[in-house]
Amino acid sequence: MFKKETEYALRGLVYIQMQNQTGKRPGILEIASEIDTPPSFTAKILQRLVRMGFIESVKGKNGGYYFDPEKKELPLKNIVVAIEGEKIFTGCGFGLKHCDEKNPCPLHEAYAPIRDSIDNLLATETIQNLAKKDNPALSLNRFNGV
Amino acid sequence: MFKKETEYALRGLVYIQMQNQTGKRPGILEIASEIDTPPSFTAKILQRLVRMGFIESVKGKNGGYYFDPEKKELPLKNIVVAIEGEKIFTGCGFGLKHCDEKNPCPLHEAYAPIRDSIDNLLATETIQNLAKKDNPALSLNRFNGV
DNA sequence: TTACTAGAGGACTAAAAGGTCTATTAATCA
DNA sequence: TGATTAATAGACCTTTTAGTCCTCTAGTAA
Repeated sequence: MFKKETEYALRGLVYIQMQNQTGKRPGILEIASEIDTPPSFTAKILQRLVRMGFIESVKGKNGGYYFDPEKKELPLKNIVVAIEGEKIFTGCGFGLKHCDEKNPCPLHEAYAPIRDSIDNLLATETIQNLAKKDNPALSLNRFNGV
Repeated sequence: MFKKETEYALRGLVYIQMQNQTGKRPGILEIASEIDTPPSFTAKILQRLVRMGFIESVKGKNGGYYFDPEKKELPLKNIVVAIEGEKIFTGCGFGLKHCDEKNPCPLHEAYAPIRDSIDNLLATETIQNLAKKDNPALSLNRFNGV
């Protein structure tokens, strides 16, 4: 569905928000360990998210990543688009360049509603929203020797 | 959504079936040109499909690719699974290894129905079915200097 | 039975995705 | 101020995906 980079970004952001809610600012090692991703790669991804303005960071002791509480909730779609671009929401399931409403490819009618519901899901769900839910699967990682 | 290999395979197969319906067995150069894909790469992909038993081929003059008319209709899912494996139908939208009904990740409930409808679409639609539809988008390729 | 045509096979190259490592910079605190 | 801590930056490496090219083999037809 998504690239690894996008997956790790989403998982990392949800974890950061979860920690922020309890007044903490997690660092990379903690984040990578909890969401079960390669630390250096995760660091690189979070750095990009900082540069793009999705999250903030502080260096030094007690440093770490956090969301600016002033900002609005962050829809998953924003992250996905920032990392992967729009193709996933506009592209044709068949990979045809000239497929659209006027020149639908054989899969068009069948795939369009699916693509739209993905679009809708990602535009509606936010990092903050996901962070509010209990998520056993997220924290499970640490117990499975993955 | 899919890898290039899968896309090209699907497009190629639909084109082959369309030609078979009019009593023809298209060759690689024709196929690649019509579906707008790199000829050598397309050849390699079709060869694999032949080896896997999805289509037949004959060499020499008037050779080309064709479907065994004895065989049943071919669901898109079979091709996708043969090329990409099952992950797309079973994987978690969030990329978590331990996400399932019992340990749902934050996205699980929302994503599951989408994944299921993709599964259902690909299991239901067949190459033969798609080949029956008019598809301007498929043949359009040749007119756009793509 | 030779000449031609067209698929088969595999070695090779290119680019993108995924991931590591090390040196640097900035914050904190003793 | 200096030691320590943790993010930053970017060069580098590996794997996978995408794609090319050349030789070989098998049919077809004259």
